[in-house]
Amino acid sequence: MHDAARDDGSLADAFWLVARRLRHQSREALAPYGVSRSQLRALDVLLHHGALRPGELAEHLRIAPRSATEVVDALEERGLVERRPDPADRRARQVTATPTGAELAEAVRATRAAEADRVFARLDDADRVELGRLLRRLAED
Amino acid sequence: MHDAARDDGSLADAFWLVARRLRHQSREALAPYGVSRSQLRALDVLLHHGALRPGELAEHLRIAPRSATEVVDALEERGLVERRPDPADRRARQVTATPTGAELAEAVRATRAAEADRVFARLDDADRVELGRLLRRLAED
DNA sequence: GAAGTTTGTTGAGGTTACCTCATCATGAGG
DNA sequence: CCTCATGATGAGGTAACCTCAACAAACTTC
Repeated sequence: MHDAARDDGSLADAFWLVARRLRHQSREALAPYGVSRSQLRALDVLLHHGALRPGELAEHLRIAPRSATEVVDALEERGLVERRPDPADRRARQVTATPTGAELAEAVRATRAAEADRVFARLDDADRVELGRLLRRLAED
Repeated sequence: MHDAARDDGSLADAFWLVARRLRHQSREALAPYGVSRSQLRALDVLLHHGALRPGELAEHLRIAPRSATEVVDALEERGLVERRPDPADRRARQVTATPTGAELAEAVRATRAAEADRVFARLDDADRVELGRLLRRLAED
């Protein structure tokens, strides 16, 4: 038997080392496009779901509504999304990706595929599948 | 064959979901002790290596020297580490954990072991070992 | 149909964990 | 000794979050 506490400790440590690496890599990859990781995530959600209210976007992203406002602000400033009044509720607004936004997301997707996420590329196909399985189990509700 | 780009995308997504969960969990676990995750990490390094200069600590933590100063500031304020002049170099200082710091780290370790890192506890032993292997490979230099 | 409650968004301001660049002392080499 | 490198830190910045409060519009209930 091995020491479970030390195992957990080093699991977490290893995890955060990978996180740091991933953060740096993806910041670099995204820099030329002028969007951050969280902005791209939001843009992807919007492209996938069509128009969403800020609050709904927040749910999808699992962040506070106020934080979604912020991300939308940033994307709107870059012309990647638009805010419109929600016809069904005058308190609410609808956020949609602009054509520019869609193009940018597509371009980023292409680059990323080409680079094949340098960090994860260290693993072979089988290990990537395995990692995906484990991570998804950890991420489950 | 499946689509490598989508795989990488969802790998990263799953990874960040887990990261968020881990961050929340460990923030909660650490809150009663009044230290943050990064402070604890620094404290652990100091306990493991004995006296270190801020710059050396930074290397171990893989952060900028300036950021190590910050972590040390926080730990010193809480009485968990001490700064002393380095006898060999009057520009440098040595940082060591205080007895209080050692006690706190020990207490946290105990709590963490008891909780068995709730996030990783979803996996059985074999899967944890596997995850450790994959993460360490991703974290390698 | 007025009053009270809830909901949707956003302003204000805070936190954590980083960063770079400038400053100032000290140390080391020619 | 004079220059250059190095160690720590001040100043100030960033990303991605957060909470709390304000305000409008919508729903509920009488």
